[in-house]
Amino acid sequence: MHIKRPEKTSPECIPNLLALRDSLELLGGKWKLLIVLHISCRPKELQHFKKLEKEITGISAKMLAKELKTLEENKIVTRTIQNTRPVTVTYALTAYGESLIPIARDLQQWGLNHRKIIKEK
Amino acid sequence: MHIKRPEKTSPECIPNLLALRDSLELLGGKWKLLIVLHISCRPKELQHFKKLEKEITGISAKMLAKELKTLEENKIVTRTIQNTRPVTVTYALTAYGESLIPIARDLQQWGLNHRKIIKEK
DNA sequence: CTGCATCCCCCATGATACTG
DNA sequence: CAGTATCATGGGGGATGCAG
Repeated sequence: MHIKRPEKTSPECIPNLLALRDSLELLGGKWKLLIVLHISCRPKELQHFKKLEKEITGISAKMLAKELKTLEENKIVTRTIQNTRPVTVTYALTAYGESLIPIARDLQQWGLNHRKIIKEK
Repeated sequence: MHIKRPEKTSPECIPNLLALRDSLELLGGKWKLLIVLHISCRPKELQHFKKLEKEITGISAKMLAKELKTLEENKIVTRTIQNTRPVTVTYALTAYGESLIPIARDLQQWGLNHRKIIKEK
């Protein structure tokens, strides 16, 4: 794949890296993009907390709650309390949150390819 | 062909999320994508260790060395020892490493936009 | 069931000193 | 200058209990 690279040092190049820092600060952990893609996988189903916890192998309930809270504060998911007994909570991607799907899929694809690259060593 | 499976079993969506885990495990930290974009910013210049350390605000030499080592092991950067006195070391993106640039740029762009979104709160 | 508080442990990271 | 080894430490994250 040929990537076009800038001919000269762009003045805005370095400063704008701050934006990448912002992204990485929010999304750079192990879980958030994984959660986003998990929710997006089954758009038609209600994404119960418990179901997410079971499906995302290795995450603890505490972590999941914390990550979902952060995602909610950043307008990426919505949190809905269902009127069941006992209470359940469902999560969904916002329209804005869906803007992360292409990025997550690119990373997913990259990871798929990377596994091959590394195995060829 | 597509085989219909009973009940809630998803298509290949969930299993493939393992690839996203791989990517996040390697790239999910605070620094690696930032380093990649830093190096890509000035393709014509030699990327000395010391220069990277100064430009990437907040990173310690120890961290930078560790991250660069991991990137090298994953074929994303090359490490070149220069015959100077005292010895200096330069880093460059591999052709493969350049495949991360579009992803990093997307994240950067997303971060730029996200700052606006959140401020509108 | 969901999510928070508390306790606690361990690892990632910083600081420092040292080698090549 | 680049990188490693050692030591100290703060906070991330697990386990548990409890409240709503």
